[in-house]
Amino acid sequence: MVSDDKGQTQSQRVAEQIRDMIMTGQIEPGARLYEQLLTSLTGASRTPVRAALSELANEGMVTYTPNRGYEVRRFTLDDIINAYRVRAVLEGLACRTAAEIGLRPIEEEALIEAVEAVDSILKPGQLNDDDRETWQRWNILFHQTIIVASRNTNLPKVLAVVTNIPMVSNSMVSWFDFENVRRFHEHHRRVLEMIRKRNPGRAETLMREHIEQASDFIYDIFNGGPATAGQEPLILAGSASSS
Amino acid sequence: MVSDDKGQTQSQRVAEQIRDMIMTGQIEPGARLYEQLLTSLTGASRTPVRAALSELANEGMVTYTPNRGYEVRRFTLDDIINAYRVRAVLEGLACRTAAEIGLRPIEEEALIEAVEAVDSILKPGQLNDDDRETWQRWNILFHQTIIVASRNTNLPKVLAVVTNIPMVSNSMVSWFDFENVRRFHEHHRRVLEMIRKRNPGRAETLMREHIEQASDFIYDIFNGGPATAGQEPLILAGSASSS
DNA sequence: TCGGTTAAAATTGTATACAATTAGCCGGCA
DNA sequence: TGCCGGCTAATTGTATACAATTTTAACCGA
Repeated sequence: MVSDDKGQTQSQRVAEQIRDMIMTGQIEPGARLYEQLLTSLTGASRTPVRAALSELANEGMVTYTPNRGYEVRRFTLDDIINAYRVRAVLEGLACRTAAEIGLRPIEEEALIEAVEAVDSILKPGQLNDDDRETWQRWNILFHQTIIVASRNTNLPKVLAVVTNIPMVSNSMVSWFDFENVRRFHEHHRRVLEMIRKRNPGRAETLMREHIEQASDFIYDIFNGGPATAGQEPLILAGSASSS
Repeated sequence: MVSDDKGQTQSQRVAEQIRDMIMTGQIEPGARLYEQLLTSLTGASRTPVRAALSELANEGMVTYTPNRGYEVRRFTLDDIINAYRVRAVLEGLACRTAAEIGLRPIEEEALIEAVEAVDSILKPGQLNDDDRETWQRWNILFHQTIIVASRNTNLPKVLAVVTNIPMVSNSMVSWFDFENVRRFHEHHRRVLEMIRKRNPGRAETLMREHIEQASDFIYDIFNGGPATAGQEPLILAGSASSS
């Protein structure tokens, strides 16, 4: 069993494989995850498959019933909106705390760079697909950096639970048109400003509002609201490299 | 392998055993959890032991390093305070949501009963040990009911992560003196009032403050602050029947 | 005595065989 | 026709053997 991957264990590799298959829709929501099937799909034996499933169950992507096994969790729109709500208060907390204790130099530089990089992407006045992907990476980095800056070791683990849901993960959605990217980018700018000015209250409020607006956007899309005008908006990006 | 327990699987039974051993201090923080040792302690074989450890790792009670195994997580005061911060915003969210959508009759009745029951405990003007235990149960029920009332299915799972920490779980601490119980009880009363009046903002603020005050209390205790006056305050209750 | 190399022991990771549980089907019977 | 019982197949739960990795300790040389 030669693992060409990094030096980590096979169970984790299998977990990522299954996570990807679920996130990209190769395995349908509600489908049962027969261990033997996954065995042949992943090449590993049942033991690491079970370990992986256990991990995914704790992350909330699959549900487990004793003596019945695992199946892909079926997400309703409510689940997604509720996950955003949780995300909003948690990342709001991260912002508040970061503003309270202050940024380390490295973190401050990273956040400034993230904002400036998106500045230059937006300058032309429109977005191509490469830009969107680039923006997505900076977006993830921005949020991630603030979470780290809060130095609350519980936050990453807790956020993983509500982030491993389709549409909720930053790395899963790349459907914003130019106007929305610009709007969200302004949020980022102001959030960063408030953190640097050591204003915990407003930093928290702004981040909460930022994420709530993303939630609203998703909601409108699913209800055929105004935001759907134009192209097909929902694209699931590949490879869920966790949070 | 006859399991005199309920109809659930052995892995879960082992998980509870290990959880208890950790919570009650039979296994010290930082200690490595050799699988073979747990095998002899629990009577099960390595497979269910590993499954249980995986679950505990995802709950955050133990840490996992590839090819090195599991060890009991060592909690610092910072970890505990940070967990309370997370709890505060999450239960604040639960209150806000409950106030927005309104309580179901059963939930409203349960909350009212929880408040009135504590009223009668406090009436004599002092607490004995039985009272403390009774209060603890009503306290758990109060918080739990609000979480359920928010109808956010992510919340229970997310809260489990920050609740399976010594000192953070409501079911783990029973160290409040009369004055503190009365103070926290007043919080409960006002929280319930705001939820019933459908005032989301204040319901959220009050619950957040409520939990932050509990956090402050813990902090003072560990720093030999004013709250330590009197008897030994920290008592870990047995049997962690999860949240 | 110190440092590094190497072998052995201990420990975790994986595969597989076997046990227990569940679910579905078929036939018998009223 | 409808229902009940038991049997068979499929699937999950557990135990154990083996492989890979890490840790420990011993040994040798400088």
